[in-house]
Amino acid sequence: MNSKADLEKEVLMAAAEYGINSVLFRNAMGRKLGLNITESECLSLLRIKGISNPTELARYTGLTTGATTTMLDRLEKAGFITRKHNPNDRRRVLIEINSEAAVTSVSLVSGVQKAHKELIASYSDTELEIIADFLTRFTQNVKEHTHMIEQDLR
Amino acid sequence: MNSKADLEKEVLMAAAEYGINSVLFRNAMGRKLGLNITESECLSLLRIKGISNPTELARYTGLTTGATTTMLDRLEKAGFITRKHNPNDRRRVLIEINSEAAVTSVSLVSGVQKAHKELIASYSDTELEIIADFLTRFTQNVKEHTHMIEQDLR
DNA sequence: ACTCTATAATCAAGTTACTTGATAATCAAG
DNA sequence: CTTGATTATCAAGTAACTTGATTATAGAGT
Repeated sequence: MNSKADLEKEVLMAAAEYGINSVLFRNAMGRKLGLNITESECLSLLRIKGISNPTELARYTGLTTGATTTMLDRLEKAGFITRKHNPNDRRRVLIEINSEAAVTSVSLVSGVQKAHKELIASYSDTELEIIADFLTRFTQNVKEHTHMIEQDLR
Repeated sequence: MNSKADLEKEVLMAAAEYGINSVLFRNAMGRKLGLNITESECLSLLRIKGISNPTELARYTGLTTGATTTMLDRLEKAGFITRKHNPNDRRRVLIEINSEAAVTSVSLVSGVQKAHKELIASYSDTELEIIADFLTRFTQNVKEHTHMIEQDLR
C-alpha cells in the first residue's frame, strides 16, 4: 500500500537514480574507447545532437574555450570528430561526429538504445503522453534553475 | 495529432534532453562553488547518497583511486566533506558531505528540488505509478548495459 | 563605407589535476 | 598464521586545464 507521499518520493529517487546511472554508463563507455571524462561527455552530446560547435561543447563539458580547442584537437586526431567551416559565420566552426566513430561508439550505445525503444513501445499512448509530459516539465525546471544560477554568476 | 511512433520518439528525446540539462546544471553549480568538473560530480553523488566511500566515488567520477584521494583531500580542505573511519572495516573510509557545505550547495539545489516536488505533487497516484515504473525500468536498462560494457573490459 | 564593440576559435605559458606503479594496512579464506 | 585480495594513500611523471593575448569575423551605429 503506497501513500501518495511514498509515490512522490519514489519518483524523485528514480529520477536521481537515472542520473547516477547515466554517468556510470558514460564512464564505462569512455573507458572502453580510451577517452577521458571530458572527451566522453563531448561525444555523449554529439551522439545526441549529431552536430555542434566549440562554444556549445565548452558549456556542456564545463571547460574553457581554450581547453575545448585542445580537446577537439585530440578527438579530431583520433578520428572521432571533424571540424567544418560554418558557411553562415566564418568565425564559427561546426563539429560533426564521424560516422565511423559513431558506428564504433553507437554499437556500444545501440544495445541500450534498443532496450529503451522496446521498453517505450510497451506503453500505451496515454501512458507515453504522461511520461513525455513529466520528463519535459522536469527538464524545464532544471533549465530554469540553471539559468538562474548562471545569471547570478555575472 | 500524434502517432504512437511520434510519442515514442518524444519520450526518447525528452529523456536525452533531461540528461543534457542535468549536466549543464551541475556545471553551473560547480562554477558557482569554485569546483572543477570532477569535484562537482563527486558532490552531486554525495548530495543524493549523503554518505559514500572513495572506491564508489572513483567509479562515479571515472577517476583512478589515486586521483580520488587527492580530490577528496581538496574537498576536505575546502570544508565540503569529512573523512570518517568505517567501524566495520578499518581499511575503508566513509565520506560524508558536510552539513554547512550541504547548506550552501543545497540552497542552490533546493530551488530546483522544490520545483520538482511541486511538479510531482501535481500528478495523480495512477500517473505517478506509471512515471515511477518507467523511470525504474529505463534506469535498469542503463545499469544492465553498463555492466555488460564493464564485463567486456576485463 | 567605416569605426567600434562583441563574439568565435585558437595559441602560448604557467598551473593544476591526473595516471601509473609502489606501499601500508587490513581483511577473509584456507 | 600464512597467503592473496582489497582499500586507501603516496610519489614521480604526464596529461589536461586555466588564463590572458591574438586573429578573424560579424553586426551595430555613425
